[in-house]
Amino acid sequence: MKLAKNYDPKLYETDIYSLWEQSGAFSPNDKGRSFSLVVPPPNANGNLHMGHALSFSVQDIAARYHRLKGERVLFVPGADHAGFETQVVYERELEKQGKSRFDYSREVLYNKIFDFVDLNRDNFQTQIRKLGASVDWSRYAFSLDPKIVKQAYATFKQMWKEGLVYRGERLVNFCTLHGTAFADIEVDYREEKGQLWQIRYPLSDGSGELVVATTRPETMLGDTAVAVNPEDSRYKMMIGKTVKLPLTHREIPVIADNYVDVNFGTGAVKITPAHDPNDYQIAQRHDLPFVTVIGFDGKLVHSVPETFRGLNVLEGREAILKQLEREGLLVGDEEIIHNVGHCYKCATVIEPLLKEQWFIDIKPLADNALQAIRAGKIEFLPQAKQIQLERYLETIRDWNISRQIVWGIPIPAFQNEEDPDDWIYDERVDQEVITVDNKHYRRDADVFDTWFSSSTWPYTTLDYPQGTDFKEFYPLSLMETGSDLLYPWLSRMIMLGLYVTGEVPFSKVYLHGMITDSQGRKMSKSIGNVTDPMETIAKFGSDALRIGVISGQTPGNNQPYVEAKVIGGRNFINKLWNIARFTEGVVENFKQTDAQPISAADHWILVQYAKTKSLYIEHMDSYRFSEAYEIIYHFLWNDFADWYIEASKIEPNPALLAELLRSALPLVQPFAPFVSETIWQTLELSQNSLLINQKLIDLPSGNEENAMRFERIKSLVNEVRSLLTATKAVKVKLYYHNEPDVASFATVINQLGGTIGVEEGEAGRGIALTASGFNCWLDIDQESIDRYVTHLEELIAAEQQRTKQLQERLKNHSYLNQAPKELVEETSNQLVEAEQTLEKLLDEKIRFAPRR
RNA sequence: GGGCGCUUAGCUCAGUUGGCUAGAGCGCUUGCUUUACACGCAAGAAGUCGGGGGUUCAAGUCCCUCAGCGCCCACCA
Repeated sequence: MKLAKNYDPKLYETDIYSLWEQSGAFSPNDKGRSFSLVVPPPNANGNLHMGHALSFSVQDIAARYHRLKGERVLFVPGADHAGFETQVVYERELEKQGKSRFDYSREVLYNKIFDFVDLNRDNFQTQIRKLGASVDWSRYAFSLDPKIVKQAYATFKQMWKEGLVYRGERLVNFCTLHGTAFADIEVDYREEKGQLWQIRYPLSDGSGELVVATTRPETMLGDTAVAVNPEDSRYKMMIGKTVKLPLTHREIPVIADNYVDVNFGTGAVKITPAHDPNDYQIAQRHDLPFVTVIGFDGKLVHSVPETFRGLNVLEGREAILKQLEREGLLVGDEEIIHNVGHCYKCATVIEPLLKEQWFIDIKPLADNALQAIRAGKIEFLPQAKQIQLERYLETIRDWNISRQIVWGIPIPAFQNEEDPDDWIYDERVDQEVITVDNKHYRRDADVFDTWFSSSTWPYTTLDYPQGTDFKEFYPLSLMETGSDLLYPWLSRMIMLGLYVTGEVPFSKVYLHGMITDSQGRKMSKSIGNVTDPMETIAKFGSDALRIGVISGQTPGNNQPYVEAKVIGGRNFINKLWNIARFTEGVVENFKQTDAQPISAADHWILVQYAKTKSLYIEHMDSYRFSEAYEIIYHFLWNDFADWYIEASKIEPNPALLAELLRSALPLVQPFAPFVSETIWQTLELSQNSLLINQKLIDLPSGNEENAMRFERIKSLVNEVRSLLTATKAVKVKLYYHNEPDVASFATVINQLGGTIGVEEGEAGRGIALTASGFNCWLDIDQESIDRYVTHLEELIAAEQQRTKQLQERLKNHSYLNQAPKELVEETSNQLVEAEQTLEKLLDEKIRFAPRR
């Protein structure tokens, strides 16, 4: 035997992967339709998690399936520098050494992070290999590779030239700890308890006062107005007057704006345009000045009254409240639940701060994307995500692409040292100052938002615009990624792809849900509920992990990681291995490929194979991978192993057995690539080809009539087994009368049914078979017959109910008139069968009743 | 406040266009050293498909409604 007693994944997986890789099987072949997908590049800074295992599994199944169909498959791997994410990870490393990012110059820090990421490269790629991902390593892309950066620049330049990118002073979401701004989408809002303070703002003319309500008293130093609702009778007469802003010498106007909710707080809102997004908008409507009071370090700035200078936000708040109280201006406070934005990494409260940044004018891009999506140019799995994306694109706001970190792609923009409004595009980002037309320009210190460069991924990885890959494989056939990336990444790939290439970047999107722990909680290091896919592989093998995450999986839905599913996969792999071992023991020559069906079982299994194959293709083509897996699983385990192999022990047809194994392996291969290739190689099922290159195999078709004969024998065997178990009878003979098929399959029936003989006889003692439609009976002893009578009652009850149901359906005139003819016909056939069975059962009961 | 999901056996989930006597894996019960496999074989038990209403000859599947759970967006200072 070439196949070992047990399949131990560890012994084969690495070698099999090398075999694939070195053979060039991962690169597109030269014929066929093209099928392309690009891996959503994982962060280069860490390890793969369960979500990656799922994502790679889905992608790899698709890739392998399309190779199976004879298509030329392009499957591009890559990694993302993940700017902010990685810098945060690295800063933690520095912290361990007692250092911080401030200890290094920008260049030195960049290089240190680069080395840090580079060190992880092998680790990261090894993990992808362990997952069995059949990616083309020769096309591996890293988001800081020159070709990617070049295209990111080209995209930025084009937008600049066409006025889609602008520099503006806006409120940005700023983390004062990390010292960088974020996009709106990156802010983590949480519901929190807070306090709403009421503060008196006296009218300048001494005619009274306004009481404003605020959760952020410290920002009052930057107030430039107080707003009330124009319809609010309490304040109507104050509109247009001014108030004395406490703690300062400024006077600010009372303005009217519909934004103010009469019923919230006091109905009067202090307006701080430089520190609140809503106030910012009001300020624009009313042309109010902007007064900054909080700096990028999170401290009150120099221009505030001396007592408050340099205090951080919370200290400032305390100090201001105390001062107000002293002056009798603090009316009171109440508790309030409100949403507060936090840095998604360090939980620091995000400060809205005014900052000059690069923005993308998103409206035109979003409109294009919407048009394409509504025109159905991209198919979404699950479909509901399309609507979600449309909603998002309808309300999307301009995109801030500047980040104040070092780990990223420097923004290729320079500012005139003499004229702050004079910005030029230039790619000489390795220089701090450049001279153009005798003017000195200083490089923008910021880098791109990582999502900006990664949103060019579908076309940059394919070497847009001149590359052959781009010409032959763009748009991508499939983009598979997590549902959580729908807004931050997918939407932007679509917008940028359309903008730059004029085409949608991919024609199909498959969005997987999150893998949670067994209780449905997000896997997280702090909870300690993380399962490392590499550990699962070590324990159960890569194929088992793949089956475990893929079975029962549907797009869009979260799914818990359940080890039992992995175990189920492992068991199936073991089954497959043993099918192969049995076959190996029977087949002398795997090179012979002209198998023909002889027995009824042969015909039956060929019919089953044909059904399996067509259903499999149907599910695979629709990305219902879990269902396709179930199809092949049951074919191999139930049809092939449980029935065909057992039957073939009696009527062997080694040539066909070999062919069946050879034809089934390509179908399993997407789900269990390692074990199926191991079998293929070990048994040398094909002289000089790898299973990974094998196309779908057609087998001779089975004869329906013969297949049907076996199907009936199968149900006879089932009935015999069932009766033997119910009656607990042992050493039983089966008799038949005038049943040629039973006569010719006597050995099969005897062996599979567990009787001790199948013989011709006259009906007499024993119990008649009722369900399978043969004139047969089991010769059992009196004690067993008594047990059978009880069993009979149950069978009769069930059959009566069934008969009644069918009769009622056929009595219904509307059903007869309106349901499809075939269906009605089927129902009447079912009724005839049910009635026959019932009749036999009742006869049996009459025969045995006197004994009760 | 708005949007999108989910609720089907003990557990985790499938169920495509309405045709289902509602499936799978794991678990459970009973019996098996049947030599490819105990990571197995055989036979079983287990669900009023969240509640209510409707459309239809027919509803797990479509519509309405209620309840519970989850996610996302927007945010009242």
